Amino acid sequence: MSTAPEGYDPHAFEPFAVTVDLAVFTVRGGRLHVLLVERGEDPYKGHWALPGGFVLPRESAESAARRELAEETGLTESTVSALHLEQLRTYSDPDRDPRMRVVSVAYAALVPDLPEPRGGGDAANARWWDAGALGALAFDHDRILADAHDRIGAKLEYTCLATAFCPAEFTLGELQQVYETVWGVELDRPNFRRKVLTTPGFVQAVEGSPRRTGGRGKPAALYRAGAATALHPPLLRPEGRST
Amino acid sequence: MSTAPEGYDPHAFEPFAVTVDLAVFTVRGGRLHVLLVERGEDPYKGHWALPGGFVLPRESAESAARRELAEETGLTESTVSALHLEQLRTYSDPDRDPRMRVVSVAYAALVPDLPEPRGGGDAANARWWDAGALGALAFDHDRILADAHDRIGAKLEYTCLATAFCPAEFTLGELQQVYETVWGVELDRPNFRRKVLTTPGFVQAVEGSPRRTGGRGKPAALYRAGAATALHPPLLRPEGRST
DNA sequence: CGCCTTTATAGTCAGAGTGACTATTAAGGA
DNA sequence: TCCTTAATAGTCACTCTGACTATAAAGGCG
Repeated sequence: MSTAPEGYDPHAFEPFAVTVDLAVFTVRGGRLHVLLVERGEDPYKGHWALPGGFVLPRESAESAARRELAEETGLTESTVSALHLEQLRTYSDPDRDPRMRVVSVAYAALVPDLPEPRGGGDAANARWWDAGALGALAFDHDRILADAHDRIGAKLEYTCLATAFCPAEFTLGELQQVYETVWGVELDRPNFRRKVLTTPGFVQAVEGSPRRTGGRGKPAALYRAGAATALHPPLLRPEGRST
Repeated sequence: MSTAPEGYDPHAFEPFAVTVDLAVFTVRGGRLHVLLVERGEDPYKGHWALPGGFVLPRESAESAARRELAEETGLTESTVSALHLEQLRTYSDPDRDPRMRVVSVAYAALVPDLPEPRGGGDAANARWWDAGALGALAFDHDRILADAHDRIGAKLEYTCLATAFCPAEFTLGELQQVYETVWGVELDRPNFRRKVLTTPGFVQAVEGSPRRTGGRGKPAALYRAGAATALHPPLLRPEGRST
């Protein structure tokens, strides 16, 4: 933090625009999905892109991210303000946007399976895409999305974040599927149970021990997210490295 | 990424300034030290602050961080370009700088024990401070510094980053002191050795098995940083949580 | 020159945690 | 009613770790 160029006159130097980009993930049908919007204007008209937008003069980047998320998903403000939003990193290559100098703060959001977005805001169209079968995205959004996937995969190892993908009440099988989907591996079911249940505060049984019936096999017990946020020791994914 | 306000005219809206702030850490004398500069102008004139500065119109934030680091430390460009620089996160509170809207991308750098900085650039003064005994810093730099300390402490657990604090050749005792200093705990020496030596690629013995003599006890074998970057399984700090 | 202190290095042992299993229970569907 | 599916219970060996003890090799100091 040193002296501003040109003695503080905010209009005397080439301005930067600051945006947020959101990698919104959900798990549906055993596949990782990501929310994308179709661009209605050049550049990259017709391409799909991460939702996002400009940070307004009087808001923080995180506020901007929550505002954009509410606009794109149609979720209520109160729902969005409770969601887990994680700042990923900031992308600042001078040529990442052909129009002007744009620095973008990327966030990752984890949401339970949601209805189709109504495509509000200025996006021409918005929908969930299978994160494993995507074409090229606009701008550097491929890179941002890959970084986001890496980050949440790593965070599942040492935090209780996986419950953010689940509805308020969930079975251990559903929680396990979150791990398997994000990591792209299969886990041993009894071992996964043992780990989750012996980690204090990871999950808590729903009072009255209700069970989810209607599925195919034996009804599963229901759990809620616990109070813990960190996993000690971590739940390491098999075979060393990331996807 | 949506339409720019006011139809792309870069001067038609309130501009953002984009800066970088650097938390440069080193270990000297068993204490964690951080590089600070004294501000020569208001606001916060006379206060100490993290080194940093404006991102220039044609450079990325990381380039700006390396440029500022070279200016503040007097290190050569080639040394700085080889250093480990890690993007921490971006601070975007609208009121974090009273002069104007400034969004700052924070980086953490880990360097071996260096000579006193020459205080180049526009900083009035620059020196190393014991990170455990600091007064209030300028702007939100207390917060950035605390976040940086947390991050590197966590990264020591699951990466081989600790070697970045060491000179090219180091003893296992010196490496252990890095962990103890950053985490603020004491580690069992034989257990630490075992962990480091059985992790493939963490360190490699210097050829010829030289030993560092001149110290007080038995001369220690010298090692270099190995090729590995990740630690599997991690080297978890004792007693769960962070400093 | 012999001790004492200091630091490096070697090794031991018990317990926690995990991976790879097998077995049993309880639902739905043909 | 049997078959399939999924949940749950439990076992066993192996790895890794924390807490130790023991030995080796330097410097300092009487």
